[in-house]
Amino acid sequence: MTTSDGDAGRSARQQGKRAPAGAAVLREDVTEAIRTAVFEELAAVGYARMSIEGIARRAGVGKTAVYRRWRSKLHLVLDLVSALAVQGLPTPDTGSLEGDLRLLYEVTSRALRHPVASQVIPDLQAEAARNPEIEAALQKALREGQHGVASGIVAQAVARGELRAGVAEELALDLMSGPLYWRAVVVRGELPKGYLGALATATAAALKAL
Amino acid sequence: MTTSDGDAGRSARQQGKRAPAGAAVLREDVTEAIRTAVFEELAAVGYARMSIEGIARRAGVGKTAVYRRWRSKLHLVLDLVSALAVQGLPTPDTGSLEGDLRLLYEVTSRALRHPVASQVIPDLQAEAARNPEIEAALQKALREGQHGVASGIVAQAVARGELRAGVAEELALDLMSGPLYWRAVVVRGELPKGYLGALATATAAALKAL
Amino acid sequence: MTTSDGDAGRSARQQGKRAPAGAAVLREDVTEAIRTAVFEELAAVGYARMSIEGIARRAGVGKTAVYRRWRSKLHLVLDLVSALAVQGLPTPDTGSLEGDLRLLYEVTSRALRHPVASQVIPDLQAEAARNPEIEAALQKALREGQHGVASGIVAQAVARGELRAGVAEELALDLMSGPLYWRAVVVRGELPKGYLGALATATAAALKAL
Amino acid sequence: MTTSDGDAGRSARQQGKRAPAGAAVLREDVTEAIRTAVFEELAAVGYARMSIEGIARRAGVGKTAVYRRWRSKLHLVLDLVSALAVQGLPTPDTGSLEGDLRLLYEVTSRALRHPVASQVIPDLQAEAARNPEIEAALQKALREGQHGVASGIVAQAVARGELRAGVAEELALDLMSGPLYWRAVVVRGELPKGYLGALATATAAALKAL
DNA sequence: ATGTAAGCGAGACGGTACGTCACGTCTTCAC
DNA sequence: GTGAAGACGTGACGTACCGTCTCGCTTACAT
Repeated sequence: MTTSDGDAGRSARQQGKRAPAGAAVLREDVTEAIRTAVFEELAAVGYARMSIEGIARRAGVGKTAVYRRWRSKLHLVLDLVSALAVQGLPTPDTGSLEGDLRLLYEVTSRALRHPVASQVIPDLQAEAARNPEIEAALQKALREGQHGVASGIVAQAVARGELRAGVAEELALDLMSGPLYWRAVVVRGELPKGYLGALATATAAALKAL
Repeated sequence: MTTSDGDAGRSARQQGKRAPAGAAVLREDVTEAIRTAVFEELAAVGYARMSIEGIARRAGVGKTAVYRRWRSKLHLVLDLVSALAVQGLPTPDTGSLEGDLRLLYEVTSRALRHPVASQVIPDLQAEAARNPEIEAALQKALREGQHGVASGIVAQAVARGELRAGVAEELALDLMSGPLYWRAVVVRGELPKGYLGALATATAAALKAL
Repeated sequence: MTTSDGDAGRSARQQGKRAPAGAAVLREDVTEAIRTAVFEELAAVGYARMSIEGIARRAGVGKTAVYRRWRSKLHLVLDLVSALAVQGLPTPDTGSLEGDLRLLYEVTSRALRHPVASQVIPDLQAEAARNPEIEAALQKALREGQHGVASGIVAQAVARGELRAGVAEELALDLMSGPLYWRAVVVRGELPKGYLGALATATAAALKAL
Repeated sequence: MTTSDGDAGRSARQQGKRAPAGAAVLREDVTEAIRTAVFEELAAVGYARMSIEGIARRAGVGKTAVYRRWRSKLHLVLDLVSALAVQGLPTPDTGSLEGDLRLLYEVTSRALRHPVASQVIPDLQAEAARNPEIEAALQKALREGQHGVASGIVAQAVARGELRAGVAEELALDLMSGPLYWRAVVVRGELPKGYLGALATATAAALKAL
């Protein structure tokens, strides 16, 4: 995870070198204070009501310090969120398509349960529709996260012979990701017992029908 | 479609409720001008950047005229959108589960293609997470719209013997609605040729596996 | 005391001016309720913060009922205040200039002590500087009230031989009215014991020096 | 002349109060632009109809810039006016009571002739009756201006033996200030030729009668 | 007695201004 | 020469009243 601007020069300071006159650099402790404040604000008031002023206030930092690092509230959150999204996410490999799906759903449902996620994601999506830069970043995070894993699961199933070689990948990915997302973000209901297992079974069946 | 607040007063009077002599009434032409302006603003700047001032200006109306009808930007948009959502939506009945799904997807994908829909829906969802009133309205619209139709399709399929009687309905609905929503709102890609047909086939298979 | 506008209509009717069938008439009880409410509002919030809406609300009356009688807050207050001003005010006649002045000051200081008076008068004056109609009404009230009495006192003193026949009247009136007004409205201090008597003596001396 | 609020912060820092690193400071050019705009607005529409929005618009400045300096329209005008009031005002010393009064009246009548003065003063007075802060500021301006000078004139006359030593000062000041104020602000008439001279003569006579 | 116009309370209408908040930029000062 | 503090112009917020304008009563004449 990195700040989108200003990276250069950080390592210089980490050498403990009293920052030689003139070579000023974005201070990492400030950056960190802002990041912390952002998560606190997100939790407290949600994305829409969160303000740069509030973040700076909470972080004990000038507004300038925020703007120097991120161009807007959107970029700030986007940066933080996509950093989270990329974390971990190894492709599961349990030996069967249904097992892999089951594992994927377990991980995904835990992530989507996080209150910040289900609040922030819709906002970012709405903004993406009007701002191509956001759109690109979001798609990138999507590709590298959910999408990549799902893709890996399909490839493994093809290798195992569980799925046809020419399977329509786009559709497959939608079948794998859509239902759980719909439930978590749109319907927002509790997951009934046995839900994830049955979902894995049904999705496997759907994929095999392609 | 009705304004969400003004109704109370009006229906009360029609019940012979004594009506406090000379109660002024919201002018329908003004209401209509606002509605039109809202859609124009939504298209022009999107939900987040849309302002009550802007709407009033565009509608050639005082801000008060808007506030008299809706308590906030959110209620305004919610009212308009849910009115749209409830429109029409007869349950398809083609004689087969797959055929019904195919028809459902055709209609739904057309609705989700509408630029206003894919912009506004995520915003409303994000807000719903913080505002139970919005949450309720959104769930109601969902239940009466998408949910109701999907439910009908399942019932018909059960009647026909295509699905087990005890099928887990919640999961079934997620399987039916999730993938297309994911593609339209999250992935936002074009639908490849044959996508809807293949989706219907795969979903039917998934449902039969429940 | 009369409403300043309503009169026109009423007198026209009394001349048998064809009076279209069923001409309704301003209800006196409503007028009275408004007048009462105005004084209550004046006392409660003062002229500047007083609003027509507030008056109507307090009087349990529609705004229309107020506007039908007076064209503005200013006219309303002006009408009420000038009605008060004209009340009574017989020219004192004690047999000496100083005695007359003493009596005048007693009456005047009591009137100016009324909290409504000292609040409203400056507002009306300020407005008068920009609105000739108000200016005229105010001058009329002044002439018929304070001015008239003072003038009478001077005339009596001239008749008695206490003052010269050719005494500069304008200046005389200013000498008679100014000091007490200055104290009551500008300095707003308590009147020390013996103040009014000493004032009468000094003013008499001043007038005799003209 | 100074802004009434901003000072606190500034002087605190000058006392070595630690000054929280990089405190921003109200820009003097903005302050000046506002002051100019206020006088223009006062002249154009008067105190009552003058709005903060209008001032900001005319000054080419944000509303916040105004509110940052003064808490309300009242404080704003009060600050400006009391600054004016304190200007100059040396006690005249012509060698005789009548001569001093004559000079005082010449200066005062010129000041009261200023259209802003005769419009604003009554408004401030009306407001003072409801707002002790305004009352205090106004009394202070009065004491330091008109009152102080008049007091000086009395003292000189006593020193010269023209007036008794124990003269009732409050009454004396009212006799000196009241008539001219009454004429300028209440009667608002032109000053007839010879008015100021006759007024000085008469007032001197009144004072000597105390 | 009836018809009818005006008065009535209510309150919607297009506005203006309120005082506050946050925006994103710019300036000042301290380290 | 970075970084905090915060002033700047901008623009929207939601509220209060403005003065005008329908609404359906209700009232009290003129016929």
